[in-house]
Amino acid sequence: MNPDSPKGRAPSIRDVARLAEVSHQTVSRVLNDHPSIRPETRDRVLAAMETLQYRPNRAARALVTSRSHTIGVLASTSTEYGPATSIAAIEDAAREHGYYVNTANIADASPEGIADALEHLMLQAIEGLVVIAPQVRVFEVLAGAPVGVPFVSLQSTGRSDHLALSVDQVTGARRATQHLINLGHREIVHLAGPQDWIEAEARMRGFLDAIGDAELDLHPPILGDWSADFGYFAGRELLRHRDFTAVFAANDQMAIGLMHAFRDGGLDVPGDVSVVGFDDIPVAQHVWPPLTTVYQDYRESGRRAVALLLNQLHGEQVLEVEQIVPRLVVRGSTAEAPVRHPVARA
Amino acid sequence: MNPDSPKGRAPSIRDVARLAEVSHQTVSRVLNDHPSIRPETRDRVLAAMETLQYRPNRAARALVTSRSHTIGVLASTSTEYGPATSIAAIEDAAREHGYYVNTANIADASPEGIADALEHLMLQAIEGLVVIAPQVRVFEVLAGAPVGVPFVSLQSTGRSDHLALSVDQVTGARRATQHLINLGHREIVHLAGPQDWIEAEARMRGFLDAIGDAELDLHPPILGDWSADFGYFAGRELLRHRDFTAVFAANDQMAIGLMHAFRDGGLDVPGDVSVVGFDDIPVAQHVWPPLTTVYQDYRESGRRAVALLLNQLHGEQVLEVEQIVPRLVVRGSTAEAPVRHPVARA
DNA sequence: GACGTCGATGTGCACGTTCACATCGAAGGT
DNA sequence: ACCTTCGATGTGAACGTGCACATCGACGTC
Repeated sequence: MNPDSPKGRAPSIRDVARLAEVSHQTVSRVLNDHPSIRPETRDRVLAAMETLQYRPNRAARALVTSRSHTIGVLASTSTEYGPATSIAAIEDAAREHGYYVNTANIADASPEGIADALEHLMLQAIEGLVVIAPQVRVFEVLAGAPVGVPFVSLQSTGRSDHLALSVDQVTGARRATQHLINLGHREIVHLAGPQDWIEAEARMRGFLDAIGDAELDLHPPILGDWSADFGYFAGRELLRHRDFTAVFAANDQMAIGLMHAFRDGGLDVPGDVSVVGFDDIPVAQHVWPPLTTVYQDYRESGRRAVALLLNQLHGEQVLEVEQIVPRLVVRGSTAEAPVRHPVARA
Repeated sequence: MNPDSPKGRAPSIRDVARLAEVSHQTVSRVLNDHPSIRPETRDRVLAAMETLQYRPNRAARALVTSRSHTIGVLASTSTEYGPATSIAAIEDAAREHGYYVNTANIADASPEGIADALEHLMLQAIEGLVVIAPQVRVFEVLAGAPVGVPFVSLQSTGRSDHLALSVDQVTGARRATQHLINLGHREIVHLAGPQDWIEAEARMRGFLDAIGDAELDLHPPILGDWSADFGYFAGRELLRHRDFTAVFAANDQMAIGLMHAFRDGGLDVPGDVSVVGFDDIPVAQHVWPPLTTVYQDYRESGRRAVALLLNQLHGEQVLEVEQIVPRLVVRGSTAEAPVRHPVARA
């Protein structure tokens, strides 16, 4: 339909050049903000682009510069509140810097599933990688099959082959536990996340540290799967013994399921049992009782991950990241330990 | 390090060809599963690829075929449970078909924000688009600046310029409302979503339909923003009049906030007021009381959207999609209407 | 006024892949 | 035994862009 682009194909810089009566190279310079272009020429070129509805061909550009302007995100449970929020923030930040984001979800936790997702990203020729799927195994796979691009982990892994944000989960968990101890609780159970998750392991560590510092007896932690359903299930199990006065759950969903089970079992939260969660998901303050939890800024994590990665990509000095320490948010699900052990009431 | 790839660049098909002692074209044929290749030759080529750690260059391929193998996702609140789940499903399904997914989040609801996100995707040369940000305005922008690629909406829009999944939100909302009516409720309030959202509007319609059918008085709906915080706020407002016995909230988060406010105000759910939500988010069954809601399969929606889009891309006959009708899930937050009006109790 | 400098622009090639067409030998029909 | 057909492979060009280098005129310097 447009006489200036004879073929059916999209207009190229050469078509623009012809219309603006310059060389294709001049058009290229306009595109790349080259300094020595006469304003008049630039305007003519821009006008021609407008007329032809020209759009640069990203593939051609990527081919010649061998830069894809794409960063990969390797996620495992992008459905959960935390990861979803971080991913959204990563996308926003990346777009702001002219980058594209390609996400691959790890289907199952198997090495094959991880390798598949990674392979998908590598075929895409990503320039950098953000790992937001913090199973330990993911880093083993990454170490085994080096990706060849800089990558950043959203969790501190203790490894040195990549950068990691320092969201200090350990301290967060420690504070949550400490809060319970300060309230007089002595029998505290930890409902942990899957221990092959970096985050779950860190939260467990914080819990153990606090228990150790206070020289309390250690109840064997329960290993969960992050889901509210599991929290409910774990709560039913715990009800059979009732040898505790507080539970620290590794995330809010499990905490909510837990409270559900306790209510069903006739235990009052926080009267008989205190419960602390982790994450501060948006509904946490609206459930009953409002959940005491640890707030973590997932958006900020996502933003920082991108900043860190782009810094590294552009060869700039990698800024030292200050630790993000999650904040304890005290609400209604925690109270002073009951004077008598709840088992006495049962 | 590798003597076969003299330069520092990644190996190309020509490098592979040299090593396998064939022409570059033969290598290309192996890559594209061309039928007439002698098995022996194919093996030699594959071995060479393995040795060189060859990876096809996507940019070069995209350049010559003018096919990016990328589909775009235009999302607005990718953080919410529903969209996040659908996006994850879209990515999985796309990957399964060898496609890449590029997501752009709409920063704000302004036409500029929408256009920005869209422009970002267009620069990426996407082959198709899934719209999961169902504000009415998005479709206006899309109609104004035609994208030039087929696109699919996750919500029925009633427009004919694109395909849309038929998740029958209207029927879902109608059933939720009908459920309340069946329980004897006559004074039902709708806590709606933002009316520039397709989904919110459909749920509102379902609500109005049911109220109209039963010839009940219409309480003016409250327009919310999907958040639990708003639900709480709306609940506080509603408490000032108490001229209702049931609320149908347009999503679960608002329903949960609402129940929080009612509890604070001394109203019992479901004794004094029944509450119904929409979406069946994972915690819905674990809050107190367990939330009666409408289940919607977001993963399935995502999968179908991809199937629909790819069908269209490959020029195949576009299959008629059967309607997905969301399912009412009755739990503890609804009960028979109180014999006396709650206002009398206050 | 000859010469170097520099701003503004043009020319040709390279990037890695696929496509259209060419080549070559073996199998098969008459 | 000759021609056709087809399987297996090779050759050269093209895709749209950016880079290195060339060109050309204007300006200032000695």
